[in-house]
Amino acid sequence: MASKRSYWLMKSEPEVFSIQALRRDRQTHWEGVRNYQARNHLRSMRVDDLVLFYHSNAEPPGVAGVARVCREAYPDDSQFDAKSHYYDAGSKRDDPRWSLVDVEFVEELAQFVPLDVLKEDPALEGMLVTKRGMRLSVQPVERPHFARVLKLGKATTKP
DNA sequence: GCCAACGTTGGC
DNA sequence: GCCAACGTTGGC
Repeated sequence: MASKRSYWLMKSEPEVFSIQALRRDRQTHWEGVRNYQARNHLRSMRVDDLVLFYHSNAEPPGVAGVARVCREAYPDDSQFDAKSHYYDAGSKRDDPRWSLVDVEFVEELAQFVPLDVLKEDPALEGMLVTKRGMRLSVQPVERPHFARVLKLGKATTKP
């Protein structure tokens, strides 16, 4: 049976956590997602799904690398930590509102792919991240789009 | 630093 | 349940 791998894009501000930081740490808890749509995407992720690691609020913004889901969704502890920036007083221990996944480093793209390039590429027409006003921090990516971005980035990863 | 887009909150 | 006010995201 063929694997049913899915593809995603996750945004991170490189000043906060970059692809280089992920390489250094090898893997990370992707905490702090506080948007229901993004959370639902996190909960749909399966081990071995591939992720485009996108640098937002960067100069320029764009896809910097590839990561892989290595642990499926579980409760994000920071929602219960009153001292955390991500604290949510409305979330119950026995029914956690927010989830996270763990992702591991796969590669940094040989060629960073800026948002401008994504927008201008006809092969990427319809890709969510290229749409104006698209703020969702966790997005599904279609396999052909994913493969195209890997190619633009001269990646060694296979989709 | 600006501001468009869009999600959330809360008064009614 | 509507919607104005407000806060955040994130490109520019």
